[in-house]
Amino acid sequence: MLNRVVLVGRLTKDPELRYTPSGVAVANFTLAVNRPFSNQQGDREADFINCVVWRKPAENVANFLTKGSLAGVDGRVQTRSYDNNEGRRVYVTEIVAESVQFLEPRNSQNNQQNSGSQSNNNYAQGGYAPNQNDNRGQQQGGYKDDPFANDGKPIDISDDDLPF
Amino acid sequence: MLNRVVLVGRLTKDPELRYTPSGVAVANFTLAVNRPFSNQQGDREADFINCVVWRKPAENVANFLTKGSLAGVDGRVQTRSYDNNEGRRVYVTEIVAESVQFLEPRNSQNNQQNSGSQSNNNYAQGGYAPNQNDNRGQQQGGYKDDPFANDGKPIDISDDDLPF
Amino acid sequence: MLNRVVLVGRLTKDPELRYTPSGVAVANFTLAVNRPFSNQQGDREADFINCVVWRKPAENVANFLTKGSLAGVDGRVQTRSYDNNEGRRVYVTEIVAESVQFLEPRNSQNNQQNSGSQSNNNYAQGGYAPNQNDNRGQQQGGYKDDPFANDGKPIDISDDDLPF
Amino acid sequence: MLNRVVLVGRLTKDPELRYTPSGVAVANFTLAVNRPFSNQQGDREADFINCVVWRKPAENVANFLTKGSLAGVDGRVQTRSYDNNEGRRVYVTEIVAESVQFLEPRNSQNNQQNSGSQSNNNYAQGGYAPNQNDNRGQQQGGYKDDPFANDGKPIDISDDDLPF
DNA sequence: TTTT
DNA sequence: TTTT
Repeated sequence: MLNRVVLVGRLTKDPELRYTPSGVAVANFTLAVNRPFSNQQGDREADFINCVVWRKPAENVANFLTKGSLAGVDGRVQTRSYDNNEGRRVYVTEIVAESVQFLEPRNSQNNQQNSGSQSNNNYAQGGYAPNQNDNRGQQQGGYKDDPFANDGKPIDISDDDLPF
Repeated sequence: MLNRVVLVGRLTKDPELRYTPSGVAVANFTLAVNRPFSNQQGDREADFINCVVWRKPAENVANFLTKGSLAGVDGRVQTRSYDNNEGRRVYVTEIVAESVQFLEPRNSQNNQQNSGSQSNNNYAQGGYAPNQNDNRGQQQGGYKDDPFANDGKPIDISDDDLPF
Repeated sequence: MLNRVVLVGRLTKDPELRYTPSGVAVANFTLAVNRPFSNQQGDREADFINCVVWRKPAENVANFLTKGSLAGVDGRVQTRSYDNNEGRRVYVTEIVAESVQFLEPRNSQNNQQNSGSQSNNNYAQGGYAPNQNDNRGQQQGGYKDDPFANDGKPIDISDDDLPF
Repeated sequence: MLNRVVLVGRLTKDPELRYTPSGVAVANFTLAVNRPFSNQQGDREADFINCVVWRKPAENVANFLTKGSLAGVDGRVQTRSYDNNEGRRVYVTEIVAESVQFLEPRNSQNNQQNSGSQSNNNYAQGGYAPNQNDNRGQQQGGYKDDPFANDGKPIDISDDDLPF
């Protein structure tokens, strides 16, 4: 059924790249998306939207985006649940990005290191490339909780979370 | 910043209509949106996506949609947080529907009662009508938790949650 | 770059299915999408939006949709140009549907013939299935004009129009 | 009915700002949106998508965007037709932008002149502001053709084209 | 806690 | 050239 999300915002932190036991890359990041209207106190707020991206685009995200980078996401809303360490069921809504667009010019602020530049275009595209062969990274661990609460520690992401 | 969501799915329950202390209508509902792919067990799963709608469209949703109704939503992803009754901060991601389209023909299943039909069109549109005058309903109470965990009991929705 | 369109509307005519010389299916159809607002005469207008869909979903569209069917489209805006028979360049903007959702219950009006019903679901989904083997149909001809102006006559659609 | 488009691309030319006889601002511009895939010759193509924006955002677009600016558009697909000067009916599909996001940092290339900077944010948002009072500009003329073929010459845009 |  |  129709399920489509498009976002443009800035990463609140560096993305986190992991690999499932079978070697599939996953990156998590949060986009801060400013609201187009002010609240009753006259302030502009933002939404902090958790995103996940799989496979090759996950590695591109990890390589090209850092805290503060401007990025566009085209994807789907997904929901899942897990039992936290108090045995309580937790419900999660997040955006599965099918493609990620890098909107930060390559030569800007903290992106200096990427200025190698193979293209005549300062922006890069993290599209979805279906056929790849990508099982170098490996990672496991006793993880049984929300990835978003688990920065950097070893985890065990099930391949069941794969969105295709 | 760009933040756009479009969904088509079925209501998992009847929508819940409430009013803020100042009389603004809010309806909550969950859409079950079937995924276009099967999981590793070969089953088709669904995402259960929480939606909120304000003002006149909220009342239309409450009047025209029931459990199982097919509906389309055009809106934005929003995030908020609140402290639950154990003093723990809970983060919520939900879709604020700017317009809701009723995709269930009026004369179908349990919608029989609506077949009065003022229009020559069996489908109705719950668009956003900016200028209205809508402060009949009133509701208050000691609510300090997630609306989605609080079906039917008296609540106190802050006008701060208004998305405009 | 981000380019996303989501539509729900009704087919203005039966879809037209054709095949490229190399046997790839293409279907064209126009969606009438009612506007959510009235014009200055107080009338509700519609937009008549040309859509193209390729491969397996093209055949599904041809099999399941007819004039008047309610359908959802998730796709991209594409532009192309061609020289018409007066040697004038014509610019075309159309929606390339990546997936088409059938929103008409199978047992409705003129869809009776489809009520064989393999699934317990009255709605079908015309998703994009990347790996297929589809080169029965064949078609050729002296076509050098807009497909939309060429209903049913033999044509020669170039594989160059393939959106991937 | 659902009709939603989101685009990110670059202006192919400076936007054209005009006013209807009753003083409503309209801006036209074309976005070049790069395709995420290559054609059979291995080249990356772009779609050139005509956009229209009304009222205050039209003036913002005219003030802040120039040829080459990166911009995001959230809007709807609209179709219309007119009779050209050979008495032939021409069909037009274009995007009516409800909001335009400026993705070009204010201090970049040819945007130097805008670096006055009232905000602590280098990006500006051309959202839709419903209540305004905007009838300084005035313009009329014997226009009876496609606005996109009529750069800079006096025109007469009918208020009938207003999308609300 | 989930819809057809 | 338009659908319910």
